[in-house]
Amino acid sequence: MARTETQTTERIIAAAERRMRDGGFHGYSFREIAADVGIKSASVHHHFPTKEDLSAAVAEAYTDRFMEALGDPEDRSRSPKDLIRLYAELFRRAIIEDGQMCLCGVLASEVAALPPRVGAAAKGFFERNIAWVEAVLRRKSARARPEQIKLAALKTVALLEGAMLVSGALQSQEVFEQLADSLLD
Amino acid sequence: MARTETQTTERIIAAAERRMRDGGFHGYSFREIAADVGIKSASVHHHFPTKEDLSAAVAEAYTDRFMEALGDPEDRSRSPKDLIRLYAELFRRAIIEDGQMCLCGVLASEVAALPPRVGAAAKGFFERNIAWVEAVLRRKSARARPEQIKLAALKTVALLEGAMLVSGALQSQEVFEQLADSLLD
DNA sequence: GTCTATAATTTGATAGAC
DNA sequence: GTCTATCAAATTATAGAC
Repeated sequence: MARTETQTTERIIAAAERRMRDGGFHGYSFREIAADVGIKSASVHHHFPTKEDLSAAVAEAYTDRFMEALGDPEDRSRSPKDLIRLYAELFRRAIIEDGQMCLCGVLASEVAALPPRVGAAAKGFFERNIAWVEAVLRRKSARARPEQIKLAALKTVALLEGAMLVSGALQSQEVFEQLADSLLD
Repeated sequence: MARTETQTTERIIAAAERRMRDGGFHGYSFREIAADVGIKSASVHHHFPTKEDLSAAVAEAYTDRFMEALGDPEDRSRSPKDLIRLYAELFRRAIIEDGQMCLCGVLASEVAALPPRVGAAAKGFFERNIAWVEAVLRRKSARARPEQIKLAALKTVALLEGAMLVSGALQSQEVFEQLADSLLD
């Protein structure tokens, strides 16, 4: 049975995500992705005409998968504290299990040099992340002022992204673990 | 009077820093730097034989300048709180006045795809930053356990780096200001 | 110290056969 | 949908004249 178009498209996206999480938008090439998947670069262009197309698709798929793993912030069967724990756990898996940065963190750091749709996709990741954490924290502190909830959500996201950055630079997974744990107090 | 070697070297470093803070190591080229400085790329190679040489020199100069601006964490004429304020202020200037990311934050995000000496330079930035903040916090809470001081220093650095990342992605300087202010409470 | 010229490779992207 | 072949441009880097 021949591989369907969709499967190849997904394999391309998976390979590009891996490369981008290491080197960012400017750190990968169509030829590398083609070699990873086992096809030629012209075939990659058939699925994604330009690098902007592919990179934006990767960032959107990454975001969708991330948000799907988070689930509904209003889910009554889970406490706010458990949901924040889950949120930190997703970042932990990315850096500890995959040994890679958050894709959209990498893209955010080079946002000034990105094609418009790739920058917009990275922006979307953070907007959706912040909105999700806000919804969780609103449940936890129903009476807090909206600006305070918003700030607490920003802090949560910023601390985890910063934790990935610092622990990556120091090559210390323990640094990430300690920072992530400090979030749950 | 002809331009001395040193001046050209510094102009190259300054131009490379600007480019790298936008696009990272893989986001700039010798020809762009040459054009910025007003010379040819072969002349850039005369000052810095390889891209790894130039990029590592940029990261080291950036770190030295940053640490010099921080000054002595044991300076008795400044309170710990003022010093933390100064620390946050340096990041604020980078993103608000320069409109750019922290160079070593950008490099940290692509550390898996960097030449060894560039990755080591980025690592050095964070080691020196953390040690400086630790020294300040030790003064502030002389009786706290060393591990707690260390964790608080890590949080300070990670939050500011993360704040730059998130505010860059969202294209909102206000997001950075709010996160930086929250550090001073 | 800067230049011209160029090597050797890689890049994003396209045309057209199968 | 994948391939071969190719283009035009860009890349890092070097040799050698001035």
